[in-house]
Amino acid sequence: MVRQTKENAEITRQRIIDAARKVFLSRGVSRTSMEQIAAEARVTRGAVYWHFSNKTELFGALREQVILPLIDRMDDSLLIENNDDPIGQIGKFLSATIDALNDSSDTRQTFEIMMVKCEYVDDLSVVLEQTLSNCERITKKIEQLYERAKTKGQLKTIDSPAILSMDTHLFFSGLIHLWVKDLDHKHYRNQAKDLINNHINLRRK
Amino acid sequence: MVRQTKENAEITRQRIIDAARKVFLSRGVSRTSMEQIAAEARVTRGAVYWHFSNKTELFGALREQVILPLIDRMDDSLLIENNDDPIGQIGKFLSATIDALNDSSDTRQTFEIMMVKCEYVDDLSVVLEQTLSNCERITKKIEQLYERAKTKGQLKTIDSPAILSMDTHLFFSGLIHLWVKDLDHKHYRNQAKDLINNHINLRRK
DNA sequence: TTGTTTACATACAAAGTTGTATGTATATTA
DNA sequence: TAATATACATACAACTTTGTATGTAAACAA
Repeated sequence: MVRQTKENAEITRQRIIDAARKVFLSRGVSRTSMEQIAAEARVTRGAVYWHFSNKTELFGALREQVILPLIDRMDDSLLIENNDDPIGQIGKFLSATIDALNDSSDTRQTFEIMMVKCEYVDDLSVVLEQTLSNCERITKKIEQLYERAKTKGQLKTIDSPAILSMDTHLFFSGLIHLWVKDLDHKHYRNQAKDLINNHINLRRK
Repeated sequence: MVRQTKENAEITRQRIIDAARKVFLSRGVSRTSMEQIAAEARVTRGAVYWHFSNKTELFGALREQVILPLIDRMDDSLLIENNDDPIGQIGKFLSATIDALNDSSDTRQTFEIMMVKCEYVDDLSVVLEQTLSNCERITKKIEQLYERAKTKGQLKTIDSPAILSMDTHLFFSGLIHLWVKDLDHKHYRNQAKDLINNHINLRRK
């Protein structure tokens, strides 16, 4: 059989993405060849090149499958107009992201690839910029929530919402990094929620 | 001239390391060939292979030149038995690391390579483990400092020193990451000290 | 039912990369 | 001062990887 149904073609495409994720994770993005991905997906390089024009495009598809839903989820949990407890809302947003990592191994693996199995140079450097600008968006939304908390007199500290949101972003960034790298669940994966609560409660009056 | 003096040989070795740092930074570790490094250092691959058996060893030398002094410096600043102000000592340690990044472009570039231009697979995965275990050491020392601060009644919160030190480590880890990636100095590089002070003061009674 | 497009597989050419083997002139040593 | 080890440069063989070009049988459209 040479030509597949549209449905089967889509399945093949997804098999290639899954194979790429697996091989990227074990061998790193740069050291992975299209041949290795094809072999893992039990197709030939012909199939891979038909669906994706090169490795960068394949990496992009792999990433978007995980990142786009996650961004939507983040936006949702940050946009809720829960005027009662803006600080708690920040905490819920952080927890929701950890939940997303806990719930989906694809998400975990993709994060691990993006953080320690990938070099952000040439065509991939734009991916890093996207990630950073997305972080900026989140930081600004968190700043608004801290602003609301301040006007409601819920903050313990006198720090500006800008500084507080940067601090929370630093905490969050560090947490995601350490969480992903904590493969044996010894240090951060099992304490993530406690650490989030601690971080939040330090700011609550 | 074919054979150089010992002194000149050492200069050549350093030139190769410097060249590798430059090329790693612009093209990523995996995509960099020995030939490219040699060209940048204005020697041939023969010289590179004479000084380093392969790219991993070269990367290791490049890393150690920056990391080992930094670890020493960290240990020094954390080991001072300054019983008066353990919390301030933590802050000073964090600031000292930022200073090290500000003071040395080699350090900055090496950090950038290790964080976004490098894939931790195969022989390099041990480097990531070393980094993580070093982080663990630092976290434990910070925990001891928080312990001392607690017994001296200097802490504002009721959180355990263990949680506090993990939180500080998360903050620190996030700060280093964002600092290094903040190439245009727009967000974190110029506010690092403020963020550190804020982090510390949140904990001080 | 026939033509056309699709979804791949196969084949090929070109270039890059690695490690090593060998050459060689000069430091260094004894 | 002769022998040897050093600090490279040059040359070579083997392998990998890439993109594309071509082949092909089946799905789909008309």
